[in-house]
Amino acid sequence: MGEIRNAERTRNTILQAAKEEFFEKGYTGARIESIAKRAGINKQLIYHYFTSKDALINEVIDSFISSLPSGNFVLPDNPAHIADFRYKVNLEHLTDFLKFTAWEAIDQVPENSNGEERRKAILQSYVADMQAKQDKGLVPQELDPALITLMISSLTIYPLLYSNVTRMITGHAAEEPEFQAKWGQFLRLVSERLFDDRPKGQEV
Amino acid sequence: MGEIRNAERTRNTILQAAKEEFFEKGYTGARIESIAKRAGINKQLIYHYFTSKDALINEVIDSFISSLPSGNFVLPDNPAHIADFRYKVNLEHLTDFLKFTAWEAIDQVPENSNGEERRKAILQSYVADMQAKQDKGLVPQELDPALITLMISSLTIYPLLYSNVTRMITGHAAEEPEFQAKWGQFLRLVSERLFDDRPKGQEV
DNA sequence: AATTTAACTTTACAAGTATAAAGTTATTGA
DNA sequence: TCAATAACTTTATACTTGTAAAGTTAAATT
Repeated sequence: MGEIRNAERTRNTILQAAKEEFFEKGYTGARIESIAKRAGINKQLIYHYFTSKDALINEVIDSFISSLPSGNFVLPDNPAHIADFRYKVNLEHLTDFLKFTAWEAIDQVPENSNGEERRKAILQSYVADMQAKQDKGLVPQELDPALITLMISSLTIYPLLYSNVTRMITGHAAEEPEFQAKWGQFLRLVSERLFDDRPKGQEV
Repeated sequence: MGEIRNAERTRNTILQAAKEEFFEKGYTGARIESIAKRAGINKQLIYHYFTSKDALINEVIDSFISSLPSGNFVLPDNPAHIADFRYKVNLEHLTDFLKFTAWEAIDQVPENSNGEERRKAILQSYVADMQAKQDKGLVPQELDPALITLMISSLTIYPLLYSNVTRMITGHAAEEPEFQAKWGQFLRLVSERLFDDRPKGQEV
């Protein structure tokens, strides 16, 4: 890096590199050496600023969580637009983080209760939002707001994360804009059908 | 293990132990030593039967794929029952394998074109099935059969795999029978709403 | 300018890790 | 029964990995 020493800058460089490495390879797969290379610094410097791999990932998660713009989590008024909205947020702001949550689900990632709490709060706010919309009559009574929220999470995360499955089914990888447009539209369609609660007409 | 030498038995024991290890820890995370311990045999014996870690996982996948009972993949006639059906198959027969696919999505798993082909064939048969149902008028025209299939995959896999997310949203882990019953019911409800194509009545 | 402190590097190591090579014991076929 | 082969074990190795300890250079303070 630069010749001039600067503790703060170096620390941040390491943190950034570590974020990339951890989000890409998970905790176990991440390599201190590799983080050092990304950051363009010496491996041992990481131990100077952060005491261990464990402590490092915790700082990474903390810093990532608090860097999230809270605006991402204000949902549209129309419940039929929520899925599409969340899908786009995932695409534009959370792809890396979602990949990390994939690691978390299967790898032994040291738990960060801070991050866990924050994520839970966000998800719970989605449930509360859906509940409110249901109370306003915008969402059918028979559908549990929590389950709707879980459904939306599934639909806006799975295809994105399991791009190979998406390709096997649709012929397009999740990264292709063509797929993304179609999926966004599909989410809107499905949501409209799901939340539309007008009484049915007669059978034909 | 037993005192009597038996190549076939030993080979199978290793294969079984390897399957458990790989499905649990992914390719990178799996340890030859650990597989040997599970199998109750010597580490080097694995190299006697399989030449490398890479070759071993390939045999594991091949053998798993060809062990799948094809009956699991015959879908119910009523399209509104497919999601629930697939969810139950996932729960009862595929949890371990799905966990492995989670590894595959993020870890560097050596590709097994055999398995990939087989999985693609199954998923494509789901798409074709949905298409056929659409042609019969059982599924709305405006919904792309491939995207419906991807939706069903998402809904029947994600909550199961991301049990912590499921808990954060619903208060119940995906393993709890209470959640499983609710989710199955929810899938049926949602499917019915989605596929019901009777014309709408008047707004109230 | 001299001394202390903080930033950064080099060297070192102990614990894994996949795998090779050689050794040993049981089974089998002539 | 005895030689050949296959099943299995021991020993060894080259490489990674997280981390400790000590060394060096720049910045801050007095």
